Amino acid sequence: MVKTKEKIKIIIADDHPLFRRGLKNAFADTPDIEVVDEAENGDELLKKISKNEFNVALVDVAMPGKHGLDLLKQVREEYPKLPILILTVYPEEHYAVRFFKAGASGFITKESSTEQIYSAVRKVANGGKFASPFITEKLAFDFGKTDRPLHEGLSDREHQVFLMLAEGESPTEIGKKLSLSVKTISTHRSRILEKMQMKKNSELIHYAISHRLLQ
Amino acid sequence: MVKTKEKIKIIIADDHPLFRRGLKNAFADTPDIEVVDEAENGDELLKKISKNEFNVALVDVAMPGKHGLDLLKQVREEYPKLPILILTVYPEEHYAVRFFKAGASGFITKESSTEQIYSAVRKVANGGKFASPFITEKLAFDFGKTDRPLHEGLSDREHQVFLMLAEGESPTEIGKKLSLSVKTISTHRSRILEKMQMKKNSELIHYAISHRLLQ
DNA sequence: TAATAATGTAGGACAATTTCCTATATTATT
DNA sequence: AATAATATAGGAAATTGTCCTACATTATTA
Repeated sequence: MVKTKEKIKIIIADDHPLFRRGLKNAFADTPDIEVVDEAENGDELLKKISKNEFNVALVDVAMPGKHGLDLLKQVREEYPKLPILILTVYPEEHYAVRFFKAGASGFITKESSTEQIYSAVRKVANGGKFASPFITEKLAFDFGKTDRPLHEGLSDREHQVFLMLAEGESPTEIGKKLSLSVKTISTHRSRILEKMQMKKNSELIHYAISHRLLQ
Repeated sequence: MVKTKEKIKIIIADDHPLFRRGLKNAFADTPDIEVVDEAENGDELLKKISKNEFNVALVDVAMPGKHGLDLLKQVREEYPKLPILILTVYPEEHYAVRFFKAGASGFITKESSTEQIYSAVRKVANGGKFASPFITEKLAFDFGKTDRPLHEGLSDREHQVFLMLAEGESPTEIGKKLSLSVKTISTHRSRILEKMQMKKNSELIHYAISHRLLQ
């Protein structure tokens, strides 16, 4: 008996034409995966997705217009069964967790090899999840905590200190402004970093900027 | 008399394999341009470039850090005649001028259409310069300008350090990334603060955010 | 072109900052 | 009532960063 394999049909959403081209070209080598459509922004993706003829959506999150997570959530809501594989240029581990919690099926950086991308697509097409070992571990660790943004898990004081740190204020300055000992600020800082799974202030700044928490 | 056209031979340097692939594929359509080699980082580019068989280098500059301007300058120094076309994902306004001054032949964003990229390559291969109309105007305008934004008064190195400080990197981290002594970074920092008439890193961060210099 | 200014780089000595570990009181939560 | 989380610091120690100085190399300007 001959087994006929169904091709995995995917749609690519990325605002860089050349990157789309690269992806498309890369999938030209795979007999089991076919790029059947592309979108260059979130709205286009939503429109095209309604045709409902894809098995996987490969979505870059750094597209202009609709911001990553929002787009993901919307797709999720309207087409709960379509597996979404997130593509990103950022190696930011903590974002990955949030994308998974928002319903992504996989998360992969643009630096990945074509082989890795193929296998990610195959995995999510079959209803599986795909993530780097690092992320997987993080997810397991994280399970059952919150599904709210990381910074919402901070206490009020921590949140306040977090914002000040993200604005580049030094612990000393913060202590002065809040009339607290530097030691106290330092303690808050370490708890903030722990809760947010970060190690350095620069990560806090990054997080705050990308979440529009400043200004 | 039959005129035989020489192909324009280019090398592509970009750390995203898929993007390279897209570019390569895009140039497969052009009869007059040929991608003869690729590099996935600055060092590799420098090594390959020594073979001296390219007419144009198409180089991605993943903004701050050791690549970018440093790489450009080094290539410039070692191979003054090789035209370099800079590729970037970042909004050009803030950086293009700087890259031109450092000797780039052209500057183009990754969002550009393949047609635009073709014509940019052709132009720089012929010894010309390529920039968006916007940048061209800015360059002309910039000549002898008086009230430029504060950060444009910084030297290249200072600008680089400024961005890193604004991202919350500590002098130590920066020193490590740039292979410079902390003392050097500290000196740059004090000159930056002086030029920008500021006193604290938090002001740098503020400035950078409000001028969209980050992300 | 000679003179001057700006830039890129650091060393040494010292000052300041920050962390780490520990601890206690006060809330919350279960 | 018991437990966990939060808010607060002290002391000791490590780390960082600054300041002043200096020097070689470029740019710029007179």
